[in-house]
Amino acid sequence: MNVRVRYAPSPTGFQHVGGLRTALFSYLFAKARGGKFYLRLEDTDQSRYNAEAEADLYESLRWAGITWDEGPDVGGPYGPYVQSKRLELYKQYARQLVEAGHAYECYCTPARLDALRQEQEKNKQPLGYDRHCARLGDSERSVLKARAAYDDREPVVRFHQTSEGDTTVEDELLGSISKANSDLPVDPVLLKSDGFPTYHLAHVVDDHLMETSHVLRAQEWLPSAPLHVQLFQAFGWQVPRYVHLPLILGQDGQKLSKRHGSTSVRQFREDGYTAEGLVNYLALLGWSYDDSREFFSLKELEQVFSLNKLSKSPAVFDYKKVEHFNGHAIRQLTIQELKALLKPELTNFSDAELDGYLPLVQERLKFLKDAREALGFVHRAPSTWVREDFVPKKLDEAAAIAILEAALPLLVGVETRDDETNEAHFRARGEELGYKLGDMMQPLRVAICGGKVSPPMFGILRLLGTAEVTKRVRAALAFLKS
RNA sequence: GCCUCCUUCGUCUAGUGGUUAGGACAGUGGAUUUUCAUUCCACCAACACGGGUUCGAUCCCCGUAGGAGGUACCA
Repeated sequence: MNVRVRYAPSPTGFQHVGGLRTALFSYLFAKARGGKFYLRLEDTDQSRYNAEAEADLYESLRWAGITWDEGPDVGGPYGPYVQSKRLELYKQYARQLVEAGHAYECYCTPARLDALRQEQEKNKQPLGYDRHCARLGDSERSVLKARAAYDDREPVVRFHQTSEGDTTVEDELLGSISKANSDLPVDPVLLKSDGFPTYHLAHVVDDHLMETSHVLRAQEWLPSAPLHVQLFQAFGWQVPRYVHLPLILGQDGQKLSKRHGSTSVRQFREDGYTAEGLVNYLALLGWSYDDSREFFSLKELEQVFSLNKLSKSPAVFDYKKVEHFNGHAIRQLTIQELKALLKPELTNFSDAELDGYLPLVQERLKFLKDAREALGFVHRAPSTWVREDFVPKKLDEAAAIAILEAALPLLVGVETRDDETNEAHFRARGEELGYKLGDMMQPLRVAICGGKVSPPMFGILRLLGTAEVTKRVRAALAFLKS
């Protein structure tokens, strides 16, 4: 089978992590099966269209490492890949359906539809179209058509849907799902009065014309899947294989939304997540490999991804766990890769400085953006201190002063020795004075970095150099003695 | 309301007609360590409930409950 899979978002807002997961699974499935992955823009709702969203879509997917063989920006043999540029096509196919008796024009005004709905609500009847325009005789129809034309209103095209029988959707994940046709929405609109198709028509026409083999989409589409099957059948087309993916929820069990935290890919990126970390986490939300392996690169996922390891149940998005995967991903980076990612963040660092300092902080970073703060001391000597910070446990301020004074001679030429040698010197001097290495280092750390937490001190001493560290220790001594 | 889907530790999940029900995150306690972090070790913690089928059910069937999604000229 020729595998062709697509990701078809609506450009209504910034790319959502849920969408990214759908795109990721679609992409991985295509890759694992040696097929094609393509992008299609479903911009059929003019009122919700957002121009920024399109650029954000490409940016977010590229950032994640997902590439597409065909799409709005790169073209391809089945284009155009933007639905607003395919309007004639949808009209033509809608007409075809009307001529075959599978669809009809509806002239009902929004006002009539509103009144109908209110009436149904009042009487606690099931909501839905009353098929008014399906029952029109020829003369009635031409009158209504003429009136609509006079009002400058375009009719909509509705699917002529049967209420008898059942429709079965074969889902690769969920199995056979049957639904009574009487439970389907009554004669849904296929072509809107603005000339745009609804999702239903656009999905069926495009996935047929673009020869989509598998449709991976969120489970919120499951209820309308039988309708889509009916549409394919009305056209006499082959139904693609469906895979309805489980939803991603927030901590409270509701569909993941902004109030749960970051939801846009862009936000995760700005918050200092790596693409590798986010992708690794997302891959494991609703999919698993086996009972133990959990770390995967995109390339590895492309090899091992398969539909039969998908989960059927919805998954709660765990921000703590993404953090964990992100930390791991950062630690997996080479220094050169980390440098490339952090350069925009650490603009005041030279290449040589980055090469020196990054190994010191790499395993301490939970987020990329943490680097700026973690290395703040490099170009900024502490200007204020907290006295108590200098004092190691069980010692007093006098001891802290004594330690700093004892450290001064040891700092001379620090950069000419390796870290082990410097450590041995401090350890030995500490023993003479009756202090543990930890006691020796704390006042120094505070003097040089400004606080009780810092990257490893011997690396810092070596990189900062004798002159700078001596200056900082002297300043700290002056502060303590003042 | 109606329709559809789902149900293993708090969370993500593995798994089997007979297992001490496995891993990961989080949490707790330790070890290592110049702080922090990393790393390592240990602990805590689950088969929603009720009926069947069966020698035996977490696993198969049926109900119940709970959760979610859908019910638009939005996707």
